[in-house]
Amino acid sequence: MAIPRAAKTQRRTRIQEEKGEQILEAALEVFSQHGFRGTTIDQIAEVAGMSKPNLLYYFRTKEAMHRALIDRVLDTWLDPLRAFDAEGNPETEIRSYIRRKLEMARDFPRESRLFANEVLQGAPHIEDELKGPLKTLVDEKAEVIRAWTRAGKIAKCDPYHLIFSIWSTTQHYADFDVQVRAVLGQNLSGDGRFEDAARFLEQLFVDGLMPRHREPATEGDEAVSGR
Amino acid sequence: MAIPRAAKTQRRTRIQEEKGEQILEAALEVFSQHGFRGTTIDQIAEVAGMSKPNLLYYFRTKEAMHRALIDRVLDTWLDPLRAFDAEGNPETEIRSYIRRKLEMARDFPRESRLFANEVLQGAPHIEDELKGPLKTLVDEKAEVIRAWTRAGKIAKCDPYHLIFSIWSTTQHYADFDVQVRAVLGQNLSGDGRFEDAARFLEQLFVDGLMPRHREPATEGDEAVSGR
DNA sequence: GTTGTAATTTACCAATCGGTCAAATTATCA
DNA sequence: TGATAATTTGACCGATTGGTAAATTACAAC
Repeated sequence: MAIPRAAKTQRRTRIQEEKGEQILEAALEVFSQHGFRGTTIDQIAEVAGMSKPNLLYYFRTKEAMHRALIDRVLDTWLDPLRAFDAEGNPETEIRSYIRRKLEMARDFPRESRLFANEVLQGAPHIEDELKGPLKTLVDEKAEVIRAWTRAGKIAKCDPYHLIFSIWSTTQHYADFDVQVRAVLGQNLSGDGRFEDAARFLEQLFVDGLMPRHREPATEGDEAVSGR
Repeated sequence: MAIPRAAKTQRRTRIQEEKGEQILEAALEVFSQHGFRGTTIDQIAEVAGMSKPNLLYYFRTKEAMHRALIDRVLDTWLDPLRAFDAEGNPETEIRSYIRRKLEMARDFPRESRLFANEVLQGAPHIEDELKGPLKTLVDEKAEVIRAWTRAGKIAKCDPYHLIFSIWSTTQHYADFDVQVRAVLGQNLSGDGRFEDAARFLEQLFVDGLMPRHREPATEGDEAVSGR
């Protein structure tokens, strides 16, 4: 990944491997917090514990660091969607997709914010990835969902908006972490918070919010939706 | 709002009113696109069609412009939530809250991105507003929702996560506009797109995605959720 | 060891940043 | 009309920015 400009050999040394890693880790920290334009190489250098020219020995430009980060992260970021299985039970698939996305929001909030920053500011560096691999994957999974509705396995609904809504509800906990903490006092890492959020979202996507009306008898208290 | 530092009188002239307006409009355009740190005063000046020192005649610092923008926008931004009526019919209230938020995402995407940028980067300038007025309002409306669940009018669910999910799903169309356009080819302003999104979200929040099972007979095709 | 390359740092550069200042221009109103 | 205050601008400042040049140090192979 990191190819020092002064390197005369093509082989990558152990140090190149390690330092490249170290830099990207620091870059993720800073880029995800301040966005591309708000990040300075000096900030990354300080977090990485090396000098600015040393960073630029491994990555020629600030943009190269950003690029390398995006490339590395985008793939794993789309993994949960790839795991969406056409053969599986729709309800189970949706539930576990929600959980997987929520786990990523909890465990990799910086990666989520890196993308959020980028997309929010018009995706000047990743437009191709959005229109290419991402769109392709979404189209593919949208077709899976459409097949489910055709088979009557889930309610008739727009598959694209469904995917958008799962993305937005789950990533919200990473991207708007400050707001969540301001309102809730804690984020997804807080005690029991993850389960709270997961249960709510599963219920929302499976049953919606209106009390189920299996029987005409709608007796006062027992309004919990049966699952 | 804009109080020129050289002003000897306290009265605000017509010019001050107009230019202040003009500057904030330009500032919204640029801040919402690049975030606070990514925005330069020169950029705002160019969009506003005046010189940099002239901007600084009306707003002493870049931060003052940002501050004025936030203050002006935050209030109207929370209006839809304020309209949430405890006396109303829960289903109707939720449906119209979703629609109102979706309309704002369509009609005021820059305002949405202004906040998104700010919150995403740790809300360094609006932390007080989040922990103060915003939290207060959310707590109040959460109590309304809780009352509804107690009365069995809606399913038992966490009111805070419900509010988060409405925020995230609707604002997604403004904040991640580039991504939406990359996947869908159009955004909410596109022909019929608003209705598509609105209908999907209403269905999601009211009925969820599983086909309704009023009768034990789950006959193949007719899986559209009732109502 | 010696030698050649990889890795690191110090010092630096041109461009841009937020912001100031004094002077020039324009609006206001007695 | 003239005087006074409000508005606007060009020139400029110190600090910070992304990035470079060159010299120095660490290291691996012989």
